[in-house]
Amino acid sequence: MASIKDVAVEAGVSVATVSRVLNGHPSVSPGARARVLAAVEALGYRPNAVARSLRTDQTRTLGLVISDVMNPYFTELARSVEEEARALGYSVIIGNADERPDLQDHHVTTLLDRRIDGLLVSPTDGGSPRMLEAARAGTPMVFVDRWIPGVDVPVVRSDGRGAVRDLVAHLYRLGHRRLAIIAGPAATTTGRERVDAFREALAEYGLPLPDDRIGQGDFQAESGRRVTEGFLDLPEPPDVVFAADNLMALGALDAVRARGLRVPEDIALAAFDDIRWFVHTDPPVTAIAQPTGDLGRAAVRALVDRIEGRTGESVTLPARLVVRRSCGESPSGTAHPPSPSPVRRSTP
Amino acid sequence: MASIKDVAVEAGVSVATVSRVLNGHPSVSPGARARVLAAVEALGYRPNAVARSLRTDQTRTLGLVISDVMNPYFTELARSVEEEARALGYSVIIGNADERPDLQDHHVTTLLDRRIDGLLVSPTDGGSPRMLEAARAGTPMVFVDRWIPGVDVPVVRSDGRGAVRDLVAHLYRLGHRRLAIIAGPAATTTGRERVDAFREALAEYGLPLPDDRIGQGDFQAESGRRVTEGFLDLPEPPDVVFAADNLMALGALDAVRARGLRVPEDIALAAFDDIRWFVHTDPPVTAIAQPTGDLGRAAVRALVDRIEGRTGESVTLPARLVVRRSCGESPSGTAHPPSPSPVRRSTP
DNA sequence: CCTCCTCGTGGAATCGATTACACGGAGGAT
DNA sequence: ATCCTCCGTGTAATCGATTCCACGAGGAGG
Repeated sequence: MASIKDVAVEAGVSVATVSRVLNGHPSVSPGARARVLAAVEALGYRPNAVARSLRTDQTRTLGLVISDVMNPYFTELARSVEEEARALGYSVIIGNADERPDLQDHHVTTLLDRRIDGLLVSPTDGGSPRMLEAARAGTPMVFVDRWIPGVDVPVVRSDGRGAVRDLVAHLYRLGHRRLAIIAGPAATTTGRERVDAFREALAEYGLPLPDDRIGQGDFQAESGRRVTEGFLDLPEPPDVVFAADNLMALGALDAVRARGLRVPEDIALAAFDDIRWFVHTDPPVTAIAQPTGDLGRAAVRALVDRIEGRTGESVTLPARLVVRRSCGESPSGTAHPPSPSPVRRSTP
Repeated sequence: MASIKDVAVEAGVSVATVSRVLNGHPSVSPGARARVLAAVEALGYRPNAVARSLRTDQTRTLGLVISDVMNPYFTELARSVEEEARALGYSVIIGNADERPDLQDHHVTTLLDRRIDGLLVSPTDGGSPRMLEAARAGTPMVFVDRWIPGVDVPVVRSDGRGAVRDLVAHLYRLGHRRLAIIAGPAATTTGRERVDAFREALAEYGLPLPDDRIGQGDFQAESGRRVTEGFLDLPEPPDVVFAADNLMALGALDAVRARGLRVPEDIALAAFDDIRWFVHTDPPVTAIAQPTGDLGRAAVRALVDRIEGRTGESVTLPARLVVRRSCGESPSGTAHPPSPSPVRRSTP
């Protein structure tokens, strides 16, 4: 592959001049510029990004470590991240942690070894050593969706409190009183937060949330199935199961179906994270939708701000309730979220 | 960040010795080795992959250019590719082309600029200039799923002919006679092949496939909706719609539902590419399943073979029919594919 | 006419690794 | 005792870019 030296020879100038032309420096004569451009064209020359990175100490590359590529929520996030990064002149390297801390560490290490300019992370568990180290060492970093408390890194996430409250109101109005939740891993912030928000909302309606109606999942479909089976085995099974992510909701659907029960007649179902497929499931699933695309874009902007010396602040965007059929038909027949007041947070 | 020079100073040896220890060269005394390792530990040193790549002219990185990340088929492929690559000591950089030739070219260029060791491509259209150029220039390359005829590059794909024949047999047995297909872009091999296979299978049963029952889609949901609406507007709408990928099937489902029609009672539906969500849609969708994981792994092995100087052959794996409810209930009540003979290709 | 800038250009150092080559010392063979 | 090997180690070239510095030419100003 042709190098800058070949171009210099072909154009009859020095490598310095070639480099200046390529980087748009002002002090190059029109004649030299033309000859260099012609040589570049003739040789099909493309600058070696590896060499350039070594010299300039920047790769114009962002690392994105997500918890699970097979989760539509994260692929949508990844897509918007790549889009915004591209618009800003950066590439993105995605690392899939598969909800495994060791894999997350592997990817963080690899990414750091490649000297990416900044890191976007949705941490799988409380804190993998390499990541904390990188954060402390001052690697530009931003957390998306999930974060690690006590680490001084901007967080771009969405706040589901309002939407969860709307959901509980919706369920209450439909007559459901025994509510259960499939929680995410306690080590993740989203795992804890969603349970907390749910519990608080229940408290507002004077509804209890006993321990046997809090199932421990791991954000994967299989755990949703297992937990739901536990719920169904209870002496008094719940009226509703709320899954803290879309994959566990899928598992729950499986478990319910395996018993020959129907949603929502026998048991209702709701999920955190809205995805296209929920429109097409049987029945369509009521879910809490995050503004995923906005989240990804905001995260990239915050990270690039940090990289380029600007501040790069945390961002919190509201989630909203999307009512479908999986919790039962709205008595009024309308499908609007039943927020008592027109709170901006939950309904536009 | 600490460099090899710092480690050398700390350990009281030369950089050459440090490098030798790090690369497991035999001629290093145990004492020196111990001191180097201690220094590495003390400084938290990690080799700079950029510098190493510049010198050795290899990045131990594979590029993967896929047509659409939001398509579960491709995310599963990406996942298995990354897994196998990791096992072989390579990293993967994913480029999402979004079915757009210009984006595909952008990613190929970026990947090549980064001097990836090899390229895995599922081309969006007949041939983007940069890619063809790279193939001609001898960049190790392997096509996955789709390919470009006439380009001398190994292809790892799955053959759906047998499964499509099984599907048509299944439909015939259920009494369907007016079959329609939503095709993929004619510029892609999978787009053409699936139509051809379908037409051939229909011919075996003496069924016609008039032009107005071949709709032109682009592998995206929206096109599936549009084409299906066209079908429903026909004086004699088809009994069955076969979508050449899962996203277009989703669009078809939307269109059918928007008219207040039911699947499979009013019109049956089948899809190429089986994904988890098809189990949960209303109704569950009959689909042709590719061995996606095997495809990804085989592609990586073929590519790494090429990179490391071995041959790296093309691979074709059979797809198989997965019968669900979207084409109607099997008269016999069983859910087995109706292959007349126990062909290995379609039923295990 | 001399001096001083400015402009375009090239030489060479540099980034952080790998590796060919040289060299000194220890040990074995004669 | 001498010579030859081998082993461990260091010096320096190298990969392909960027960029500081110096230099010569030409124009402006005194």
